[in-house]
Amino acid sequence: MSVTIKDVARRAGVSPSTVSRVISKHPRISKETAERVTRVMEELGYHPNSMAKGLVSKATYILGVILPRPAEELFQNYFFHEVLRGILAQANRSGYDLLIASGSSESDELETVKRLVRGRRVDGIILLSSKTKDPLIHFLNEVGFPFVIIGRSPDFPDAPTVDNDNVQAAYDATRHLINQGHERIGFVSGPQELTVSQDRLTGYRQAMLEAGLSISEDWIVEGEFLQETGYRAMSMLMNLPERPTALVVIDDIVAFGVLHGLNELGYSVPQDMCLVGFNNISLSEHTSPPLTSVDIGTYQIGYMTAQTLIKTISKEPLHQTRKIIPHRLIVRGSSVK
Amino acid sequence: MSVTIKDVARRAGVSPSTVSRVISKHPRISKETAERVTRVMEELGYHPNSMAKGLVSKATYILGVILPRPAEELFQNYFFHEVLRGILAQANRSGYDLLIASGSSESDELETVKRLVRGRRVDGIILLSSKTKDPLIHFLNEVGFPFVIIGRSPDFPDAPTVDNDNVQAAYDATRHLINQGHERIGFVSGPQELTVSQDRLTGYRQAMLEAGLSISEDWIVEGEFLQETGYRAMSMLMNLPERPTALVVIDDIVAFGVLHGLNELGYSVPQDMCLVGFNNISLSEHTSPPLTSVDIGTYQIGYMTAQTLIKTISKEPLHQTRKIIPHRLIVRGSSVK
DNA sequence: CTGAAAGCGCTTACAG
DNA sequence: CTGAAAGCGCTTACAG
Repeated sequence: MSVTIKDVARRAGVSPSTVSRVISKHPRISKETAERVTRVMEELGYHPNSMAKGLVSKATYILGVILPRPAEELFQNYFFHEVLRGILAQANRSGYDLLIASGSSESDELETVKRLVRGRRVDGIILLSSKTKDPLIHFLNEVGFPFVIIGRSPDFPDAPTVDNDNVQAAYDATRHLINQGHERIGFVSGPQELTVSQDRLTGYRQAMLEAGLSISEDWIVEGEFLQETGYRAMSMLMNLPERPTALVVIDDIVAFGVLHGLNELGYSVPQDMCLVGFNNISLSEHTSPPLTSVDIGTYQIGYMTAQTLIKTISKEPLHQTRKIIPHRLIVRGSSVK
Repeated sequence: MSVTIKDVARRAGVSPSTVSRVISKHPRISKETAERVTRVMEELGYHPNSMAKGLVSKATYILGVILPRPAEELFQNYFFHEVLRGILAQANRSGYDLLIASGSSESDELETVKRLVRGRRVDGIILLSSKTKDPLIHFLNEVGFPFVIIGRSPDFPDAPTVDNDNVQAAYDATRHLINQGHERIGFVSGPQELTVSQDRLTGYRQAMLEAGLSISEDWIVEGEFLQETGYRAMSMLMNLPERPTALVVIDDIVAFGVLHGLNELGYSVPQDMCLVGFNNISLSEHTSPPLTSVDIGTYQIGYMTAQTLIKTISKEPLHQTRKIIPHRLIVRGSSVK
């Protein structure tokens, strides 16, 4: 069997209590004892049993990450992988492990969260996307369990969140196209219930309005965060009598689909259509032409989210419950003629 | 505080033992008692404390996934995300959660694994990539802890693995190009210590040899699983006096870099160069031209890996310790003129 | 500075 | 079919 604290104690000639104190670096322990115990622990390859430790200290040092529900689909979105990297990096740095979970349906997802929370399987929870009327947020808020949302929650404005200023980001993207002389600009959006879709659409509308440009509702297409969405949108958009000359696209992945769709229809970018995407994923500089994209600091979002959650868990005061990660427009060939 | 088994017991008028038996669906429990206890559990929103349960049953129902070490880089490889989806799906289906961990250096990584194993934090471990002389495998093998490797381990041939027949896969890819009439075929490889690189190179060489075609060592380039690798390789390869007319590329991501590099140098695919990649990631059908790729059943690899690990944990006999997931060449525009 | 004892929330032989 | 008791491997007041 495994080495326990008793084995270490016996071998070091001290009590289990003392070994425990050495592990937790209790101040009132003599240097000699500490050293001897430490040596024995290494000799025996001792590691504290995480469950016994967790049972008494009521902490698991595990952060739970809930993948967005239609996980099978959305997990294809490279945003999540980058965000996960950021979360993992910060979690590890602070001595936390990551547990990832998902649900196959909305109720299944809620069940999973309840199990994680009530079963004390994790110390806190990260929600990777935010939408309106989310029962998970409702539950977490009600039971007062530590959690952080990536995005924002219109229904629970006090919940800790890490987000971009998506209204401004889309405004900037649209403004960039207006500056290039475009007047007919469309918007390819994501699922309507997601706040990120709502906010970017708002920013787009604002920029257009402010520039005195009118929007045809035909220019606004809604879909999933998949290439398919962009691909299909093109056969529709390009058939319009008055089609747009530029598009703001909610996600680089979708923009790849747009690029492919245009290509197949015989149009070229940026001559026939200019494009701006979001997320600036690593592939974006390797398309032809390279894709102009709003870098939203995805890794940093993950990093900051983990940091915020860990602070919440340790009951450190948050300077601000709603953190905003800065964005930056990266101009490449797809948007300048 | 949380609801415990005692609270349920009191409210249901039974002993904690009985509640415990109801939870674990012990056969010798009267129907009435079981129903009453179940009702009370629901009323109280009771969920068993995972740590208390784990402490006594010595099982966590958590699978540990170790991300390849230069995680910051390799985690960009979309292979891992797809594989993770497969692992997650099967794990959830069997009542397991997933813990993901990584290390910043080789020794840090080993420390992490030791902590997970000796601290009983997980019930088994999945290694997402396989290389020669891996200290992790050495450790896991030595302590007899359940683990499964994605790939294969030349040093520990008896270790349970899930892999493709990468020799055959690369053979097929090369053969496809030979069938198109190519005689000068190059190979853009990944890190040399990875078995997947070694195997695919072997398959490529075999196909060439068998077809009586000679290989110039200049045609074999080695790099990381990044677009950069493919991108940079092109400026080199295209400057050769006798340059290849087709390339087998270790990973679609790298092939995207190749595509971009060729584009920028003014060459077009498939006219000037034919390409075959591996992994068939979702983007591959949306490049211009769409990329021919060997579909290696990435999701299925993950799925099967989790299944194998869970069997190992439950001490079910494995029919075969080395599972092979079938591959399939998906021919698209990048390899046929 | 260190030890003995109680307890975290479960499970599981052992009785009955 | 059900309960009392011991124990999983730790931590932490309470003494000394």
